[in-house]
Amino acid sequence: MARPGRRMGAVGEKSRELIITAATREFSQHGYHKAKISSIVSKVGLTQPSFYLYFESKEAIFKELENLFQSRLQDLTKKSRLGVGIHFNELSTRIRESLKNIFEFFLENKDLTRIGLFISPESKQIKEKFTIQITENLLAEQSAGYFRSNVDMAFVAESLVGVIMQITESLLLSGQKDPENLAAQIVDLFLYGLSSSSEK
Amino acid sequence: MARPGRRMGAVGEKSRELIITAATREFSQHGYHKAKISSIVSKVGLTQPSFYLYFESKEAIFKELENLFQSRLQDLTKKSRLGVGIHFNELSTRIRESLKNIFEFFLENKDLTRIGLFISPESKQIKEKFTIQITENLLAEQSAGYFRSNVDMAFVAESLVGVIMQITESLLLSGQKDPENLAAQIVDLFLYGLSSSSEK
DNA sequence: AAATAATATTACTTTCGAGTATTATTGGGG
DNA sequence: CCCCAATAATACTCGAAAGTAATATTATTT
Repeated sequence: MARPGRRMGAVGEKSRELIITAATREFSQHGYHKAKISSIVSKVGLTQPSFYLYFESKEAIFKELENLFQSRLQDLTKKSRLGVGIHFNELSTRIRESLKNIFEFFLENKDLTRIGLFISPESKQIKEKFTIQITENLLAEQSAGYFRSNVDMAFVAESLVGVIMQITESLLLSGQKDPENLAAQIVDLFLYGLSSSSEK
Repeated sequence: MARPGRRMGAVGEKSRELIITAATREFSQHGYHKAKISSIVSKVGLTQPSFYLYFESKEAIFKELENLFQSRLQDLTKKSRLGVGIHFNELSTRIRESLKNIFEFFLENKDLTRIGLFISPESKQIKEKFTIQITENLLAEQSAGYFRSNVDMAFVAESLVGVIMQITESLLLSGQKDPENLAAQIVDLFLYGLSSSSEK
């Protein structure tokens, strides 16, 4: 087996970084199976066996990318827990900003996002954790009286995650709409619904 | 190349059907690439080359399953266009029923649904068509005054599709909730939102 | 500048599964 | 009951891509 554990000089660090970047692109464009190690490293000007100087296997580098995405997303979600004692009319602004941050992160890391959300077989688990975080946040806000009490917040969180995924795939990553705009529309829909009696 | 175009007796029809069923299972469980022709066909008690009596290639049978899913879904969506002159208080019931039908279809065809919605590389296009249908339905209902006018129905349709996908994956196919229940919760959320001023 | 560690290459093995050629068996219509 | 098409099996080919062995080159350290 390859031994990518040993110590590395400046040149190696650089190569490893370049491979990571190229691999992110490759996996994002072609999916796991059609992505070729040979094609990844050749983008960096290396030959195929050099790959195994830095990574155990194709699977190993893919997992590394999954983990990178997941940990960054988790940090972001944790930061967006609203503090106590927010004014009622601040609420929608705050939620909007949290959503905007998430969309901005996705947009700035398109390829990594595609991997984490759509390509990885772990995407289901990634979304589950994301959903749990959101549920917790929503429950806190519900018991603070910001939301009506006869709604199942676990269900709302699932829905919100579904909307985020779909909007990300179809409107954000394709460049049709910007984070600000999307965040505002989601908040409006989730807070007030479609009923014509909510007309402002 | 194989010649699966020639005519077929009763035995062949049966074998072809069995292979379709087994393939649906296999693709649903393992995804396209890890699915093996040998494994599909052995579930039916045949050997690998017999497969090519009935299908051109691995890709061909997969496409056949994609198309099957898509056409069934399309039929279902078309049927759920609401007729004119529905009473306001019937509205939520009718939407709920349409959603319930869709969820029931998904539940009765779990494996095919997994393929069409989550495994196929065409899933994006499948969802796009689905979204367009829904947008049309929603626009008709909006201009009939059922929904408030200052909401972008294309966006709502995208959101609804996102919710349907996510809920299907996490709550429906896993058997945690039933179609009726899910449909009701979605309608409630989309019509009235979370705002505590909509408390009933 | 010699020694040694790191980085890379060329040339290979291996595995695995799709698809084919050829031959055998079955079963239903005359 | 016999023939021919339909159905199936055995035994292959072929290609693609992952991963390895052995060796050469470059960078670094003392």
